Amino acid sequence: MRKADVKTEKDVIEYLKDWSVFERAVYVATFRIPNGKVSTYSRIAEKIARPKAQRAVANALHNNPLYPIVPCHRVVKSDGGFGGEEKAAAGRRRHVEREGVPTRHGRVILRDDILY
DNA sequence: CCCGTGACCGACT
DNA sequence: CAGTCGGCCACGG
Repeated sequence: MRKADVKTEKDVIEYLKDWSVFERAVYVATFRIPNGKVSTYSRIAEKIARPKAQRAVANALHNNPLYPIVPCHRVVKSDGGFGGEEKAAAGRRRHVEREGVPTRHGRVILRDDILY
C-alpha cells in the first residue's frame, strides 16, 4: 500500500504492519487528533496505556513515516513548545498555526478546548 | 543482555 | 524565566 492511499485508521495500521505494536499505537492515537487541536507527548502516552513512556512516544513520532497524514505536528511538549531541531520545530509550529491553533512566544497556548 | 540514544517531564535552583 | 538533574522507556547495535 502506498503512502498516498493511506486515508483511514485501518490504512495506517496496515501501512505500519512491520512496525512494533508500541509504535503503531502511538501513530493511531496521533492520527485521531482533530484538526485545530493538539495533544502532548504525555497525553499520547496515557492514551496508549503507557503513562511513563513519553520519551519513547517522542522517539516514535520523530520517525513518523506518514507525515502529515499522521499529524505528528499536533503533538507538543507539556509546556506547549515544539521539540527537536530548531528548523523542523519551526515548520511544525507554522503548520499548527495554519490549522488555527493559537500560539504565543513560539509555544502553543494549552487551553482545555484545544487539547486532545 | 547490557548500553547508548533521544521531538520528554516534573521538581528544583 | 532559564538551566540542571534524575527518572523513564522503546529501540537498535
